[in-house]
Amino acid sequence: MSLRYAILGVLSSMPMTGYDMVRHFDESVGTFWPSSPAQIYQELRRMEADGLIAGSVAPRGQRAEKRIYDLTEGGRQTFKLLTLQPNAYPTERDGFRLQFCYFDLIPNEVARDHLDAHIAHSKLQVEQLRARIDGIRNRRSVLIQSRLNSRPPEMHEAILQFRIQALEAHVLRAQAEITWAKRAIKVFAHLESSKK
Amino acid sequence: MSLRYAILGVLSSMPMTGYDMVRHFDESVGTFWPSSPAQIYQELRRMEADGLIAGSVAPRGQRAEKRIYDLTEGGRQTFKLLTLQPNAYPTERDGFRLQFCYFDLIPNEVARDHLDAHIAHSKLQVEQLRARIDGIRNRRSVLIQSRLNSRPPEMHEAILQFRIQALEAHVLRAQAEITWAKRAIKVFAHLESSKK
DNA sequence: GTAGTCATGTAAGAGGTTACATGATTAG
DNA sequence: CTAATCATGTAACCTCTTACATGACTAC
Repeated sequence: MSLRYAILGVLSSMPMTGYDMVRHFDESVGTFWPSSPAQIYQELRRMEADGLIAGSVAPRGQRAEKRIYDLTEGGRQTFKLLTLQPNAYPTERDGFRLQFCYFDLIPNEVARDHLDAHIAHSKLQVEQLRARIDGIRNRRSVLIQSRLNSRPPEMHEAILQFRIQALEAHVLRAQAEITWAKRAIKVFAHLESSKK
Repeated sequence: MSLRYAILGVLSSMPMTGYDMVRHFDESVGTFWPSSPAQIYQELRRMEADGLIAGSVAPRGQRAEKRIYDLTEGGRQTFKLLTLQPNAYPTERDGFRLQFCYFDLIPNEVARDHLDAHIAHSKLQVEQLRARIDGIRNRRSVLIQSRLNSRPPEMHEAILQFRIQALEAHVLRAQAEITWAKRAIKVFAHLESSKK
């Protein structure tokens, strides 16, 4: 149900076509709710059928057309309601940690490689997140600009801060992963040496 | 594909029926890969069809029967191979953070409530994780005992440590969440006061 | 004319959730 | 005999992933 929420979020910044949505998705809500063109187009159709959004057909060149979607009043209300509603935490899966439980079955060097890869993965995440935080601070992205333009200037800093803090949360998480992985490596180096 | 891995992991400790699997699931691999009876029974059937596990029919009382599943040689190999393989990080979704991005649309008190709930949620997680770590240290759980019994004593500490460190990872994550949420509350209290 | 972009989809399948269904066995 | 436990499923539905399909428009 939350792809729907993500799409409502994007359209609450500005109206756009499905194609635009696809293009802007990754660099906006996609950080927290990744999706694909196939799913986005489908969901847009369903949301229109449900009256949350309305598409107006606009000409494109001579013969072709495009559908520009915008929130309906009901869509806007639904979006606000969903934001007021407390979050329902879904069950989370962690394939890496599941695998980690059985690292006693594999050679120590391989286990070490896996942990190194985990650290590399987390460092990459931090980098990417920092780049996006920078993008928000400097108001690159048409979506953010459009959102700010529709709200009074005294709210701008708060709006930006919500985005930034959301990304900072993931930075903190990634850093916790790095801290943990390094500690795990030490723990097992110690076990290994005391065994011999 | 990783429910399959989780089931291989459980059966690598000891053979058991689907019913036993369901009972032990939550308190073992379920922490990292939650599942349901419906899914577990289905997957067991599929895995047997694929030759990863073999079920032997055992009598139960007078008329009834039960299937006791055990790893086949192929299943054991597959399990080890999957453990050797580097982890493929799937795309992650974070509904709470997605919602958080739009907290500028709701009253400050509601946003504050949401963050408080997030802290409460994380604190509960830490408690539950600590209880499970304690359970492993004290070797409650037939599964752990059985696993240890099948391996040489000098490996016992390492086996336990892999489980404990996996859980510790989630403890660190939950603590990072608490730290973040408290910081976010402060940031927005400050924004609120500077606005007036 | 042709390559890249704009624009919109369909179809198959994997995995997960929820709810319901069934019957034997054991302990009191 | 009755309730709890043991034991095993089926069915509908939703979401997500992957791969493929189609055609118009624009800049060169």
